[in-house]
Amino acid sequence: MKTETRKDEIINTAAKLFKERGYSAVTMRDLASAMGIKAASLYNHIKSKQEILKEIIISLAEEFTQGLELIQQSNTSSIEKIEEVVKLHVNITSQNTYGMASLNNDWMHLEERRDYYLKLRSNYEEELRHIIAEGVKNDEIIDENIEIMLFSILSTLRSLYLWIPKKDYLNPEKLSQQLSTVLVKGINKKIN
Amino acid sequence: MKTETRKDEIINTAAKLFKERGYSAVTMRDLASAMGIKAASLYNHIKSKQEILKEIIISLAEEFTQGLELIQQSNTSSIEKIEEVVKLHVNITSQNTYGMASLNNDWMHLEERRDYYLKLRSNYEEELRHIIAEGVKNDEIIDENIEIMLFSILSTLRSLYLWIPKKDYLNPEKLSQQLSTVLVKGINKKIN
DNA sequence: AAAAAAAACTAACATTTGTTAGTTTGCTTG
DNA sequence: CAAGCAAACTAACAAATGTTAGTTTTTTTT
Repeated sequence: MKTETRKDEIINTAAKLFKERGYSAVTMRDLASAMGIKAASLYNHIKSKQEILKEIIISLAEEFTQGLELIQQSNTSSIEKIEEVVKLHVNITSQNTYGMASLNNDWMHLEERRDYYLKLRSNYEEELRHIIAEGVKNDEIIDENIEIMLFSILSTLRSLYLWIPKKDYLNPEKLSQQLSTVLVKGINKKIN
Repeated sequence: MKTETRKDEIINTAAKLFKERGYSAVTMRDLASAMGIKAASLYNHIKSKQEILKEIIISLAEEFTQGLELIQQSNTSSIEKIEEVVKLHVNITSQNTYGMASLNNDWMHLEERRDYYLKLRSNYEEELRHIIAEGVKNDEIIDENIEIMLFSILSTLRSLYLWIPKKDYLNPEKLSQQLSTVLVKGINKKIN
């Protein structure tokens, strides 16, 4: 665990501001002021405003990709894989709620890396779609519209960054478990 | 159904651009150019950039508030109320996908009306929370963490603006119905 | 203590931004 | 045809923006 560089501090502070106001609304002077320095001083550590955004988003996107690959390799049922995906999102989001806001809302302001990000994202969706489709085939998952199931799960997981900060009394374990229950079993009380 | 004024055209075009890039990244010159006119000409129709955002967001927020009020007055079960809420979101979002992006992502750039918006939103959440809590009390809804159920449903509904444009082959009726199924019953195949 | 490296500073730049003032154009209506 | 109005235009503004150049201060290493 090596100590945080000045560049990391800048990136973390930026992520916080980007979450509150969005990338475009945060100026380099805002960021500098939040760091207690002048705008020009930021450039001793970073190349451009653009680079900050890239660092925030791409590292997170790659973390998700890598996490999902591991889950895919495991030899488990579809439902269990989905539960692992829930854990993956809860864990990454818990550790970086600020960055997740940029990932969700500011990716369009990536320049050179925009296409790379979009590719990672569509691959991710495709893999998750495949997990669900397998579950349907194996009779683990209901034979409803796959796109809707995918959409519902992903929307919930992608919004975690908004809710986790509000209720940090729930630890990631418990949150993952309860979230899986709701996503997988729904909310209705089955009357047998 | 009276015909769209020039101001409405500007607001609709703005909403489209705001969805793509976010409020702060869209300049009055961008907007003018999308309308085929010069930036200064916009000011014959609108008071400020700010006013455009306000019109987009507040009208939608009030539509949701009003819609939920009607649902609350109806004398139906909690699950049925939730199904009606799903319909409400699907219908409003289908009619204004662009505006929904601003509602979700650009509300923080509202100035005078920011607090009013936040109040509408928290009231909305509170009413929905109450519907769920009633359902739990009546044994319609499982006795799980209410915040998590609320969060899961709302996240999905609030993300609809991202998905509806991608699959407009589903009409609002069908989409609402299938979405309700997934949200209420979950995705797992119950083995009785 | 000297040297090297890291991190801050001041000053300035070229653009871009939202907006205003004043004017012109083209349609509609009396 | 004249008057009135809606909607466009040109020109300009002050402020804000990302970034660079060059310099000074502070911290770390030798």
